Amino acid sequence: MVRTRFAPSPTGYLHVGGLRTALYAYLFAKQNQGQLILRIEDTDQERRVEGAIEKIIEALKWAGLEPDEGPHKGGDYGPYIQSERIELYKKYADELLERDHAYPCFCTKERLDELNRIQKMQNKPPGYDGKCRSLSREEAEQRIAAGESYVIRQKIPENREIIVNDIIRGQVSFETDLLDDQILMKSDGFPTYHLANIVDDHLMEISHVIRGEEWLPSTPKNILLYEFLGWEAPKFAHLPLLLNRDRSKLSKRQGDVAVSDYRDKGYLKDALINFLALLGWNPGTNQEIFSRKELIREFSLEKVGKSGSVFDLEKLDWMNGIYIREMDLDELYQHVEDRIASEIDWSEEELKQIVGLLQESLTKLNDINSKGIIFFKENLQLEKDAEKMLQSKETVKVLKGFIDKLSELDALDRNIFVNIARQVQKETGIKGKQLWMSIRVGITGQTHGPEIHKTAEILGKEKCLERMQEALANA
RNA sequence: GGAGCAUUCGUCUAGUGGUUAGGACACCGGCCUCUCACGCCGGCAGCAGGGGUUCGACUCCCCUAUGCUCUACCA
Repeated sequence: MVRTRFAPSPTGYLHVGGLRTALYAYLFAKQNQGQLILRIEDTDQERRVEGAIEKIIEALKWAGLEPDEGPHKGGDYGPYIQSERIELYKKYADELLERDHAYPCFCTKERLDELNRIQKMQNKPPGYDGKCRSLSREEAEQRIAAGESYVIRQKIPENREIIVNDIIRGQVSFETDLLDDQILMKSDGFPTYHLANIVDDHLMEISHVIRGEEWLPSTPKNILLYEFLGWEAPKFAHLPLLLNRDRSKLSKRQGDVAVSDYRDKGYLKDALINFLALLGWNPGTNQEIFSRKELIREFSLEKVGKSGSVFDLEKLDWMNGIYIREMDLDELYQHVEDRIASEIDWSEEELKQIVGLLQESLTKLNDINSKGIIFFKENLQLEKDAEKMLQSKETVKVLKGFIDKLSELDALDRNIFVNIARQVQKETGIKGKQLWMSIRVGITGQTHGPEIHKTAEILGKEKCLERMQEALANA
């Protein structure tokens, strides 16, 4: 049974890099009829942020990556929040202590800082010097009984080579002599990531650990822990990182990183997912657009690349536009409805027509307002080029003719509109661009926009007349 | 400082000894067209450098360079 997990720490919002990790874990699990588990790694009480868990769950839900088990929906392997599993970690820390694969360490923060400072100064590799490693059990117990503050450290064996068999990277080997005696239990009684992660992955029967590349260097310590506890280690897959434009690790400083930022800006979840899926993975074909189903079917960890990928907004924009254009009108309208800020009261029917007209030009859902300004603003600002056009007497002639004809009619639709234009053409002899542009500018104040006969139809007779008259007044 | 990982067009990538190095975004040009957008067609642009191995290297090996990650009582 394939069981993957997404294990964020609740320090704020869900990061797009985290979403990609969750996506890969999800795709891999679903493809193998397995489960995705959400586990909250909140063993650092100081970094805990109120409401972060809810935000993460909500973001995953929005993206359609619903975990099969997690703090919000339970499961047979709970609890799914590490701070609720403290006794478990304690139990296994004691076991490690018992087997002499861990030891209590009484070194103070001050001593450690000083040690580190000296090591840095001498240009030596920083790390714990093993002072408490050889303490006798008796002495340790005495000091503990005396109430001295201590941590529990992993006793890394000397002179061993640990081989990490990574699905994406192949065999990676590490010398244990270069590994630090990692802290397993902190003095506050909470475990560190190193212990909690191993205990939980084992107890939750995780088969594949899919996580970011930053964890690769700590994997040998993980493997040792599995060995010392007598457990079988899961399979590992370390994903390449997501990068800023300058190729540094994707960060807040250089743009949006929260999933909710992208949602708020009007990116569609399917587009974001599609884009993220392709950032680091590629099935080897030329296909760019993938449905969720196809993603589940085609995804494979073996085809995930090894090098970091720049998060390229331009391509996301393009892809989002594709998804917007592929949507049917009712669905698009639902997505866009709440984002419309109109000064003019349109009926739902009319708004739908407007959205339909604008659909092909949208990149993000939010673009609806800038693209639809001619429908939503009461007083239109004249564009520079438009102003220039209004100076010409041909434009004035066209508008006057058009107004005359239009005011005699009861209503306007696109066919009538075209007919009027043709009549004006006959009477004035003005045609082509000169004719149509004059009308466009008269109605919208802009030299570009959606097809003018459709625009005019939605705007209706009165608005068109009003605007043309106003334009003439400004001419 | 050390360890690990990485390195194909500006960006995302295909490519596993013999290819005119393929696709996509962006960019440029054309078509469509009242304009914009969409769409279609075309173009520009890349194997980090140096040594090997080989009849032949983007592909295999070594070195260098560069970038990134880790090196916390953070995950």
